[in-house]
Amino acid sequence: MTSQAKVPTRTGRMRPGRRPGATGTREALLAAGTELFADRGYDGVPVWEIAKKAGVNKAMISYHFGGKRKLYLTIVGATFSEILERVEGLAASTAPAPDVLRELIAVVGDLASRRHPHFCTMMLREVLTGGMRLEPEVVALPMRILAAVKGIVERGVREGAFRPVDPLLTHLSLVGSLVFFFATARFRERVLTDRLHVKPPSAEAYVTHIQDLVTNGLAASKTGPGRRR
Amino acid sequence: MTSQAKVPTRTGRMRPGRRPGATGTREALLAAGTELFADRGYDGVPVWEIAKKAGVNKAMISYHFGGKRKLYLTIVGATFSEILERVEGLAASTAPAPDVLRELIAVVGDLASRRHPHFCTMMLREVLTGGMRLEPEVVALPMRILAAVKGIVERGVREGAFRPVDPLLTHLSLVGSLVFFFATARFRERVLTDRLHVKPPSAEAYVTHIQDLVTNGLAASKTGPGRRR
DNA sequence: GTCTATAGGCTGATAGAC
DNA sequence: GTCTATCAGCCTATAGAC
Repeated sequence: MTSQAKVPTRTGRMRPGRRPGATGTREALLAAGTELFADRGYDGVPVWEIAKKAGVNKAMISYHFGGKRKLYLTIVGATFSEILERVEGLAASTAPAPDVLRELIAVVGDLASRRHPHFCTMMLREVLTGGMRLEPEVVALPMRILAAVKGIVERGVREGAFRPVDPLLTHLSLVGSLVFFFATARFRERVLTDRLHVKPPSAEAYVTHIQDLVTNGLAASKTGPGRRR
Repeated sequence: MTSQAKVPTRTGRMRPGRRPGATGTREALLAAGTELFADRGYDGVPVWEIAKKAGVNKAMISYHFGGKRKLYLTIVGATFSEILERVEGLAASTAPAPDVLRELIAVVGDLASRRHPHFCTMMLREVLTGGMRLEPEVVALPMRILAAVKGIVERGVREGAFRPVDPLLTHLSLVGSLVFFFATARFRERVLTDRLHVKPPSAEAYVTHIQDLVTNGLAASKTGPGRRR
């Protein structure tokens, strides 16, 4: 969803090099929508506000995207594809599984805290509010993350680096703790600072914590088959 | 918020034992609201639907609770206080910290999967959509969970059972992975079953997985009898 | 306490001029 | 492509009859 390829102008004529400003409107709406949706969620943002922030008219949303919901899905898809690209690249690595997993945690943490600081919030909110009725486009995306992580964990178990854990459960606990952290970061920032006067933990500190927790928690080398309960 | 203490009737007169059905209306609204809000979120449920499900009239919501939002907060508070009670009881235990933590995971898992299957969804959604502007009542509750878990972890570190982890980070990763799992359970159920034809993991399996992950991941004794203090 | 009816404020979408 | 004006559809809260 790189948004381009479309330079026709006026009444049927093509003006090869020039662009009449239409592309600008499209991108302005995408940018404005990204920021606002991330901040307040789909239901929390009226279309007129997106248009205002983009400096264009309400009606342009229907014209260019076919409605509010379509604009939203375009934004989510675009953001997700970038994350997916890096995660799937990592899954193809042949380095030791524990190292790959640590790197994956670092990459997700970096993307979620710097480049796309609202992404986890958006996806989680979507899953929660969507419940039973979500567009296939939205559903397909997390599935590919699952496949990537599952692959890494399965390899780690097969090679003996990890104890025989369930890949799906491992994926859920790993991704869950990361997504939860970044999705609730702004809430924590307000609450911890204003009420408890405690400095909220940094993304880097949390990433390191999860890396260590997973490394120790999944490691195969244990003094005995100690499994309790 | 156990909802009672309020038996006045008619026009100022008190009828000691009997209850005129008003309490029934209140509780019917609470029950209907709990189910519907959990399912579709605050914004997703119109008041007429709550009233319909409760078998009473729309206007009763404003009459008994002072509006939709107040009804919602009453529900959230009531559910939370039960969970809080058990968690804080556990935090007061003097048993070995790792055992207490395992028990806490089991208790939260049980409450979140059986007795209050929608609770995690509700709280998480609230934190996400509330962002910067949440009522103090809602904010105070998770804070007490934090304090309880923090206490257990700190004791574990002090007694040498855990390696010197940060209690706040540990709390976030633990609660995060649990809340994420239960909040997204219904989504998973639909997606995994309908699209991938895989049976979604049970709450019990996940609880065990997290218990093991935490036990191994926080354990102090790694490659030697390393004990502190 | 409970109901009906209605007021009043939002929203997203679109017809049609330019 | 872009704008203005308007529409129909929702929602919540409340006044007032019973």
